[in-house]
Amino acid sequence: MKFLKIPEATIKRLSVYARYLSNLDAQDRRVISSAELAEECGMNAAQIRKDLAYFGEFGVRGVGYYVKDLLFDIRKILGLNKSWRVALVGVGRLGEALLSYGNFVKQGYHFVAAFDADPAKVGRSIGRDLEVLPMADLPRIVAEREIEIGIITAPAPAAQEVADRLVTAGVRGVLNFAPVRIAVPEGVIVKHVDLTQEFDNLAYLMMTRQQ
Amino acid sequence: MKFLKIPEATIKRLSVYARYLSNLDAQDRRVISSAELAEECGMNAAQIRKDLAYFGEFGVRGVGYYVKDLLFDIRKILGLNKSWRVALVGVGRLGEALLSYGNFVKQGYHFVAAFDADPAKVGRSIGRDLEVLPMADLPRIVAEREIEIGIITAPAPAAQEVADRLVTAGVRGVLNFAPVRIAVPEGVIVKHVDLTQEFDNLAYLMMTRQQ
DNA sequence: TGGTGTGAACAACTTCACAGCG
DNA sequence: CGCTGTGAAGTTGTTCACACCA
Repeated sequence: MKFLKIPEATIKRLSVYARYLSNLDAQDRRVISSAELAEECGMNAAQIRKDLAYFGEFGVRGVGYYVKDLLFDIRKILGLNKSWRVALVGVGRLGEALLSYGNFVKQGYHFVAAFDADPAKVGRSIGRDLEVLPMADLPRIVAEREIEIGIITAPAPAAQEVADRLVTAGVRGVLNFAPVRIAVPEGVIVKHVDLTQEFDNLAYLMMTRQQ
Repeated sequence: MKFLKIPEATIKRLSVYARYLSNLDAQDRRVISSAELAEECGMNAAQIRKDLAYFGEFGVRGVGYYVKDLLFDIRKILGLNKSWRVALVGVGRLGEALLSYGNFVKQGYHFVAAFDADPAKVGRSIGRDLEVLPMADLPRIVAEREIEIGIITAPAPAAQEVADRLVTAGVRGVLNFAPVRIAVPEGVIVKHVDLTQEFDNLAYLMMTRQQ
């Protein structure tokens, strides 16, 4: 394989392959062909092979891919072979839902702190070992607990300020659930998650492709 | 404008434009140019003009777009000028978070029923006017309340069965938050929302573009 | 033999550049 | 004059088709 820029779409798909491989592994499946994996996750076999080829040669000609090995390799590519330390800001319902979503931990994302600006929420405990902390503690805690990723589930008007505080405290990646674009300095990565966009998409398809 | 297939990416962006226009409208902004809107939502001006051109001529040459009118037109294109009737299945934390997320209602998505298989949850009330109903009531309620969209926030192993029941009951669109691919008959639209995918993407970018 | 890895063809989407109009 | 609408150019991503190898 050569050293190429990887399409973002490829990365998204690797994430999908990883989930299906993980299911297959749980069912003790040893080997799978690109055709079968494609079937499984509703994609094109050539696409899977090409996606993987960006990173190396993982398959065996005439055989397919060893499930365990491929899963390991993909997880390594995606950076899931390490544990990521995450803080969440804004313990509303969405915040709580994310904090207690088991799949994140399985993938190596560990929530090690939760903050809220509302004094009424501060001190509440979440799950086994999290307690809602005041915003004032954010800089110290982010440093102490070596937090790398910040999740913003605060209300939209507060999102930019929260982002600023997270970045100042040393966070290098931000996942923003608030419905506003936030600006961050060079070198920090922001991803925007927009739940209403998914609805809008569905509604549009239902309007047009139907009835 | 001609009658062309609309790129899915265009639809996603319209959704974004709608949000920013709505903010601009709230600030009493009357007119905006494609260049300025592009700046606002971090996109290319030509892209915005082209996206809009798929559906008609909404701008005024030498002037720009009237915010209110454009917002109205985009909402109409996306099917947001009607009210969508939605049922949610699986009242876990994520389910509750979605049920109480105010932005959905603003966009015209109305949760008119919530179901759960767990008898302990049945009967609990959610917000002002929702009560968790047993799965057995699903067919009747979906019909009675003319529900068009189903949200699946049930655990992964139950997702396919929930989808089947929703579709049988008459739902034409499904938004699936469970981390499994679900199959539905021709004519029903499914969208898959995958939260760990967003994390994986962020992690990958942090791994590669940094440090 | 059967399934990978990959160049080459194709398709989709984005950006440019500018004519045309208010 | 300024900004839209849009063909044409450019870029990116997907699929095909087959050489090649376990």
